[in-house]
Amino acid sequence: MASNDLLKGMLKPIILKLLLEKGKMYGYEITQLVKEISEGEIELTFGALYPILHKLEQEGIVKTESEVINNRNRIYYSITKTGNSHAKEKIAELEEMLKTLKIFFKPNFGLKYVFAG
Amino acid sequence: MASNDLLKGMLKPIILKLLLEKGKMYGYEITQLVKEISEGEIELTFGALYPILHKLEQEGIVKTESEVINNRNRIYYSITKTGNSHAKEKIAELEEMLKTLKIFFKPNFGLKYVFAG
DNA sequence: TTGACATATATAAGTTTCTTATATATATTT
DNA sequence: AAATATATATAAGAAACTTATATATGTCAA
Repeated sequence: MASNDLLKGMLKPIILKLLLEKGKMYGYEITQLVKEISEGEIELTFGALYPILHKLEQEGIVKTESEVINNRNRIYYSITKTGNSHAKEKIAELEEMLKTLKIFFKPNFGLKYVFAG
Repeated sequence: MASNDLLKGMLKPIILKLLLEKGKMYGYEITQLVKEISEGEIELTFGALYPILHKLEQEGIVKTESEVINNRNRIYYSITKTGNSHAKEKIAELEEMLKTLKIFFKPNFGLKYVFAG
């Protein structure tokens, strides 16, 4: 697995994207899905995940529902009505940034005019 | 301009990419080229740039040549012979990560099998 | 001639964000 | 009985930035 150095700041929008698509998810489920989608490339650790979820909840962007499944507690997270636009904005920003980053790996950096020297 | 939160860890490989392509560059030039390539989206500040360059030099990945142009000092940075493979590796890692990140924004996250519920 | 802006490098304090370690607890498999 | 999977959580520490500050020259406009 690659080191997660390249993901700083991207975990939050990724989590928001997953929640928006799936409707509701619990923490453990999020870590597993991230691993599956990324084919093992990205390991979202609990130490990174839970602080992000808690902060999103504090900010009113996500809300929680508790449920007991198989005698274990599960906390489902979902995007709130008021958090919806914020989430979409963060996701759009990440998508935009990915596009921008891609330019750096195009021949001649996608520049129209390149000096000979 | 987007906040640079989404760039943490990516600045180093981006700088290495520019140095590899251009052969040699000086600090100010790097900040300007990054701004140009990204169409103003990414502002590489000096506070971020110079510590990265100095560290790369310490590690022997880049070397410097000083030159006085228009009565101002310029410090050119270039990839060393021994730093070449390291630089290429870091760049490849970033390219790989960009591919992985892209999957999160595909319909159904690029997964082959998706549950109905 | 003075103020603003561009060119050029550099460091330090502070913040954010993640990693790593640790804690707790149940269920399932070997 | 031990290992692994499921499930949430916090705290200490490190890494990588941001923001502020310092220094100095060149150019252009008012």
